[in-house]
Amino acid sequence: MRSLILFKNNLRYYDNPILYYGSFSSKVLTSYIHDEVNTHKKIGRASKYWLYKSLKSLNKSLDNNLLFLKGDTIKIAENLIEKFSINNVYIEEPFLQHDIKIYNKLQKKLKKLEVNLIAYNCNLLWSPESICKNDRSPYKVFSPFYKKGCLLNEKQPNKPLGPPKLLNFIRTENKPSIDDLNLKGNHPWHEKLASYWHISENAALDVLTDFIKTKAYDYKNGRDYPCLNKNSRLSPYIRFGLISVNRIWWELEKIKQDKNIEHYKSELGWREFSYYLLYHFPNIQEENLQKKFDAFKWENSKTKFHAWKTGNTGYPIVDAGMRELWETGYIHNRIRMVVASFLVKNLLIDWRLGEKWFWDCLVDADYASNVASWQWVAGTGADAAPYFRIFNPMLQGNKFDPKGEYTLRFLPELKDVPIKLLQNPWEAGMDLDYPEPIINYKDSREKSLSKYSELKK
DNA sequence: TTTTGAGTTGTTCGA
DNA sequence: GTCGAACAACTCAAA
Repeated sequence: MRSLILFKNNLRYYDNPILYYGSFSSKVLTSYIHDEVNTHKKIGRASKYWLYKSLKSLNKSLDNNLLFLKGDTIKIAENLIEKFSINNVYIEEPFLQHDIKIYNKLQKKLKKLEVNLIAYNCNLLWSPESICKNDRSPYKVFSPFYKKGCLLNEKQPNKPLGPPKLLNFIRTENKPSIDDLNLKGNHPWHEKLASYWHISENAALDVLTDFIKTKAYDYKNGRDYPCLNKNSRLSPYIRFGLISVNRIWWELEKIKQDKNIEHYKSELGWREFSYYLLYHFPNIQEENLQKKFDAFKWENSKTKFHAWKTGNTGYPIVDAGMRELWETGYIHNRIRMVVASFLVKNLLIDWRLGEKWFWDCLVDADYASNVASWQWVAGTGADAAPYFRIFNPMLQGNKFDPKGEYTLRFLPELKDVPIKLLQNPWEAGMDLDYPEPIINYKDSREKSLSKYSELKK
């Protein structure tokens, strides 16, 4: 048997079902196809860098036998099948609409060629189609989805698999270089990212080990404070499958359970919920899940949006977050909520614009989590935050960054502002190299509340 | 079919 | 300074 193994979002050697089961074939061809034809959403700039490094890491694990190709997955697969007399194609089971479309097309094609298409779930702890309410319809609220649909599911997440069997690679001539994929770009940003992240499968495991050893038992409370560094920071590794969620899940099952561990697991549950929602309601990629929000008139001010993107709103905790994003490709979880709430509720800018900016800048930009979380903040999604929940940037900054360490790390120009006024520096009466607030918080809050409450009519 | 209780992360106001 | 209520009603999930 000669098998083609197609990597996509799970760029790892260990616990990778398509590689593991594919390795039982007598000959294998391993390939990554960078497909910008069959997608509605090209990968963002920060993710591109992460992808590049991940592919390098995977290629190394595969003794330099990963074939890098660019173009239409269907056509390329067809060519490879013919050229290398392939009998089986191993592919990651698709859960997103555009991946399902590719899968269906490929399946049709392969049937004609009498080639087997074999798919394994590499991405999720629980398959979205397997979870439903008693009346067979999909959940729309997180808690029952997670408690009943996941934790009480008779099927537990798969146990992690070991490494593949000894791989007998099909030799290829004139193997294209990874640089032909054009992922690296020449953006100076990429060099910055390199200084913040170690990107490889080994690094992912180190991050998990360190999390369990030094952070996990302080997670529930510590996760809210950007300076305490109690978050796992595993998200970009999970996004590109440098580590499997199954591996994480079962490593956590091995240790003593408490509220912290349970809380972390529920965060993995939120990722599942996001994929679940996109699976059952594919339109929410672009459209409000709650239709009544289609009537909402976003203001979408270009200048305010620009100020938000560049971290120049005049609200320190918001600007620190946006500058952290631009500097490191990441934002701490709590600060993400603060900046997102500020964009949507205070600046009255469409969540889709925020989603796009995050998509471009986050190294962990995830097809499902990004959209679902933006809809949650905006109040347009499933089980969404109520419309009157508007984060107050001064309050949030003072509460969760009481010493200002996080704020000052990204806004050193505020270092002389008294700590009590750090989150409202305009009251310090100092001549600062820092913008005045672009809006009045109190006014914008009231405006937002009245605008949102109009929707009820 | 009807009923009941609950729903990630907040803020403000007034006692 | 602390605390509870109001913010708004609706939809969801399950009994």
